[in-house]
Amino acid sequence: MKQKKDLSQLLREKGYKITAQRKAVLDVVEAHDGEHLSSQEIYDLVRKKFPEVGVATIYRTLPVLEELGFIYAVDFEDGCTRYELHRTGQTHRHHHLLCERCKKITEVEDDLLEEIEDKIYGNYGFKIKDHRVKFYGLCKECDNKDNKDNNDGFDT
Amino acid sequence: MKQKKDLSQLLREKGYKITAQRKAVLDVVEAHDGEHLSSQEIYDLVRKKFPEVGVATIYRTLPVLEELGFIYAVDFEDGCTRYELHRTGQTHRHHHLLCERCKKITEVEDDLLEEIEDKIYGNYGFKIKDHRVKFYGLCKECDNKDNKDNNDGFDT
DNA sequence: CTCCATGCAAACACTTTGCAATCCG
DNA sequence: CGGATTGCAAAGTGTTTGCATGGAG
Repeated sequence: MKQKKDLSQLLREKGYKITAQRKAVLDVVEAHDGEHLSSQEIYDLVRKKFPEVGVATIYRTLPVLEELGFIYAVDFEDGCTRYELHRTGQTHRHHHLLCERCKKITEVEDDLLEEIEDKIYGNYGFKIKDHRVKFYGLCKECDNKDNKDNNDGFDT
Repeated sequence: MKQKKDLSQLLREKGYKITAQRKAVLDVVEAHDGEHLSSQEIYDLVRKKFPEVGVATIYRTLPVLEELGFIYAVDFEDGCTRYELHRTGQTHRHHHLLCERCKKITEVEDDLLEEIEDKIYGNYGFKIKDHRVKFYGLCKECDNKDNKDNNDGFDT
């Protein structure tokens, strides 16, 4: 609701026109905070309210919303670009934990990277502006399940 | 040279057959240690020595080599899968620094993540097995250039 | 009234698949 | 030999582009 006011304003500032389609796309992503919708999923959701919309509009709108800072493109290497809401106050991308067993994706709000980024600046002179961090492994539930299974089968 | 002996052995262990094509693909990636070749680039390079090879073979071989631990698939979101050599002794993926200006990609050998991974295990119970970490920003050269430019234009 | 934005369909780029021929074991 | 592997071409998938129409400013 507050973000939508911003949308018109930011579009205007960048010389973009304010259209119902652009609002609709942002609405959808905002309504699914915490999820990582693919472009196709966003397309399907937008079409529920806006049946005449075309795919091309979705594919043209998402990069605009990203440029304006409303959303982040994320990539879980499943063959399509996904998007998540850039929450207000969020200064950079958060990390993701991907469970290899149940495929659940968890967000890590803590940054925890400052020390590393300092070291990298020291060692490489590389000035870091943002990062993309994914951790692969087992979530608590799947890990517990694994351990139980192992104990059941342990010998003498 | 030493890895190529391993290839035959590992293929055999997994029940795969030893073929000239599989050796050729690994040869190419090994000959380009430090680079991040796309499947198409690998295809072109393999064809230099092996003109009759088909693309499909490349696309079928690369996942096999990854499964056997010879290479890693990496993703720089440029629309194609790239591969880098999994060096002997390397226990997990190293990080990449991507310069937004000159597009150079630098490898960070230091891990630097143990502390974070411990914290994540503590806070989320998530048992991390591997990670994919990319840092975006400016490399030393581009950063220096930027600063120089700024100073030239600074007012009184 | 002027362009930017949209919808549609065709075009794209990368990757996968089906199938007969081929080669490893 | 028998089945895995290959090469070829066709098919897929997600995304982009060209173009005429429509709508914002």
